[in-house]
Amino acid sequence: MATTSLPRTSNRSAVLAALLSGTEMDRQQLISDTGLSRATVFRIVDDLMAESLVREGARVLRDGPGRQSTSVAFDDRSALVCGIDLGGTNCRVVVADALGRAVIRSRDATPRDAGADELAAWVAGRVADLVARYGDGVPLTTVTIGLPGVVTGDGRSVVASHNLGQITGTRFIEAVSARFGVPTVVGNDSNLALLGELQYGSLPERETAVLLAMGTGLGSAVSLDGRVLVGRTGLLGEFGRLPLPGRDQRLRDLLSGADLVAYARGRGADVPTAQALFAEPEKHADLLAEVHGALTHLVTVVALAYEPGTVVLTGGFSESFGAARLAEISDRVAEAVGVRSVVRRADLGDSAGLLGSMASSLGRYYESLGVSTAHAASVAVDRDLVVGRLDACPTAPGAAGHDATTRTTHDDQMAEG
Amino acid sequence: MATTSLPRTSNRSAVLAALLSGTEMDRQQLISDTGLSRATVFRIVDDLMAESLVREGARVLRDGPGRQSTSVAFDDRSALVCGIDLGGTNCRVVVADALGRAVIRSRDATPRDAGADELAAWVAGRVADLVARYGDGVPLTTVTIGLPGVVTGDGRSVVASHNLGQITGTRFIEAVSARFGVPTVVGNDSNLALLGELQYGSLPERETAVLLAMGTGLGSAVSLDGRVLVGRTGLLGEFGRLPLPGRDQRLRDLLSGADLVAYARGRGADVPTAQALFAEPEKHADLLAEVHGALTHLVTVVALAYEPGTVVLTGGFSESFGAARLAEISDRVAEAVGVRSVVRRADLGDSAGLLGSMASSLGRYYESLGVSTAHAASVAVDRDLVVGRLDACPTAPGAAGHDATTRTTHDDQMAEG
DNA sequence: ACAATTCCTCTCACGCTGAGATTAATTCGT
DNA sequence: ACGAATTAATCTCAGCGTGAGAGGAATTGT
Repeated sequence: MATTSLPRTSNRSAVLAALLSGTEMDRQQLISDTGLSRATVFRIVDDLMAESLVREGARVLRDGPGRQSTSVAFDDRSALVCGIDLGGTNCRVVVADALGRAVIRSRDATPRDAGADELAAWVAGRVADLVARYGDGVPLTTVTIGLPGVVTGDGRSVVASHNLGQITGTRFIEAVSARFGVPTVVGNDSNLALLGELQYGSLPERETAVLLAMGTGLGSAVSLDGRVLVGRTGLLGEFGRLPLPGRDQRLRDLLSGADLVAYARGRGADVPTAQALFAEPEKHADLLAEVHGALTHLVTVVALAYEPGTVVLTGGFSESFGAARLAEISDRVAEAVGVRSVVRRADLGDSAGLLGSMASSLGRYYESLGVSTAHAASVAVDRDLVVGRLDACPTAPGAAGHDATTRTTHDDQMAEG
Repeated sequence: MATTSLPRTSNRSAVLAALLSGTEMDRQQLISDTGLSRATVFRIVDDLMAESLVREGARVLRDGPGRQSTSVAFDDRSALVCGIDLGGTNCRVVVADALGRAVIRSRDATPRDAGADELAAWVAGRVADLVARYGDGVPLTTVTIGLPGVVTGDGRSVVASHNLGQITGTRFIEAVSARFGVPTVVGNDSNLALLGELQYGSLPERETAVLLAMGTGLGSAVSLDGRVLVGRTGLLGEFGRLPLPGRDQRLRDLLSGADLVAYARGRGADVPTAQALFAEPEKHADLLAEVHGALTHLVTVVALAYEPGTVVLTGGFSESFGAARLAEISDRVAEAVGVRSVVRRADLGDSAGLLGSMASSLGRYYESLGVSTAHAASVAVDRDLVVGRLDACPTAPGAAGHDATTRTTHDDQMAEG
């Protein structure tokens, strides 16, 4: 019901969105950015300062005569948000300030043998510890967890997980939400990786894009017009399950690390890892042709299904495809079905999922402040700054209580998707 | 810019949306429906009456004591809208009042030999004639044309058409828009058919749905959350182009009327039409198994791509699949990939495209009145009434000037998609 | 005819916005 | 050092739209 206060909240949202870029601004600049009147902007900024969401910035010197304006800035100490990438091998955590600038991050071996409750307690405890030690008293407001499994559209249940069985069902999600005590959302890791690429990678935010997560499994994520699609049961985009007509195989039998090794053995090529196949291209020419054909077919399917501007590949298995090979696939798809999509590797590498989880948390925090989705979409984030801060921010020492001995970076990459 | 007048337009939109159901209403009912105050509702209704968008209705008798309320109703004579289904064989037109109730419809043989300009002039002239003769002086406001071809996302160009070559490019669209002189939009006929099914069929409006248009060609349309997807170049969902891995065929070679006949001949089955294959299932068992396999694969692809609640089939070719067969396909897909979608024939038959075009025109007319999309989605339309009126409304005599001799209903069905 | 009931019209206060006037701070010129 | 010029911040006020209530108008029952 459109009450009188509707413009107020909308204007507040516009001012907040302008400030969320993180840059210290003039009130004058807010006036011209939002198109609102002086009086309105001053009132809203006063309100925001009273809520201590906005603080006075250092004075910006202007060379002409006249009174100097006192600049204002969004208070990055108003809240902390948390993004988690819970993989089958490693669990990565980032805690960031209200502007998405990483404060602390960690990387621990996932306690894969733990049950649902135990795992939930471990994750929540780890984050609580990080916040307590490095959060400087700023409260944690929102948490997002990327999971290697099929998450239903309502985010209440995990349908299947190929390498972390204890998270299936509702128990883990309920337990971890209860432990955190702040709004906690779980999502599919591929979907969150795509969100990360959209927010902090070089993907145009409004362009249709598809992410193919090629690790031990094969997952994918789709964004249309800036929104990441989520099906009812979360199976949307699970093209790994697609049977190939005329043969007794699914797409993932050829395009996921785990299954390809098994298939290669069946064909007489006894290799330890999928990468080993690509290391000797002449020796395994037939097999590799099949793999390339399967990837071409997968790209063809997503090209027709979504007509994406870009298809990005992540995950350890995707490293086996060079840029030239991907360009060739793009050409073949364009020739076959008329849809031209750029096919390339993702920008953010294995940090995409972590950054996507953080972006999701950040988005929900902004929403809780009253930023409308329309305004949120127009927030100009400094991508390089955020990504750089993630790389540069301190890494917390390993978790106590659980042995985090075997940390193989390589395995973790393969566990994506 | 959120100005002060924002609530005004929003409230006006809410009142209009409540009235657009077409039922005569009390002002009191408007108050409770919209949640607005008495004064506001009265003012808005006064405004709408001054614009003659709303008229006084017949008095509704209430049995108790007290003053009788004068009911109001949206004025169905405020405007006419037009929906056109321009097929390769037939061209159907419906002119409807502002509530979507058909006033007049026509069905003529499409002048397939006409050039772009000539065809545009013919279509526009036909509609102008209908409006002049049966429109009772009510002005035509919006036109939507469904075309059997790939229409780009901006609606400015036709990329390809398998049975109406002269509409390709921008010339036809520009010519027809200029001739009409009112806002004219063109769209892919499959997309508009899905819109028709969503608005006036039994598809839940917010549920994800896929329409497979199986006629001479093979097209499809997808709606997510009530919105029909349109790709940049309009190739989104053109799964007919999907190559089948391991064989030198595309999906449409097996699933479109025209191509299946050619394929059957190549396999030694010399049949005149695709239907003839299905008439003798034992004789063509192998071929039919291939066709069923292809359809199963197509449903599998769309099931994974969009996770639809329902997959509806339209077009002459779809008649060859019985309900039992479709249920079996649904089962096989659910078993293979875990996505359960209802697979069935469409409700509206070959009128879906026409109704979808009309719905599109109607929607744009409502938008021009200031009904926000949020409110438009909640308009309760009486589906049976609208569909019934289309069937019952008078049909104009055939077009003069062009020979409309051969009107084979069957051919037209095959031309869908 | 009169009360009771219900619908409609009128008036007014509230909240928010935007425009202008006023005050405060700062630079430049003399 | 002091005032003119310039720019930022504050103050005041009218306009707009809404919602709430008071009063008038129409209709039914006794």
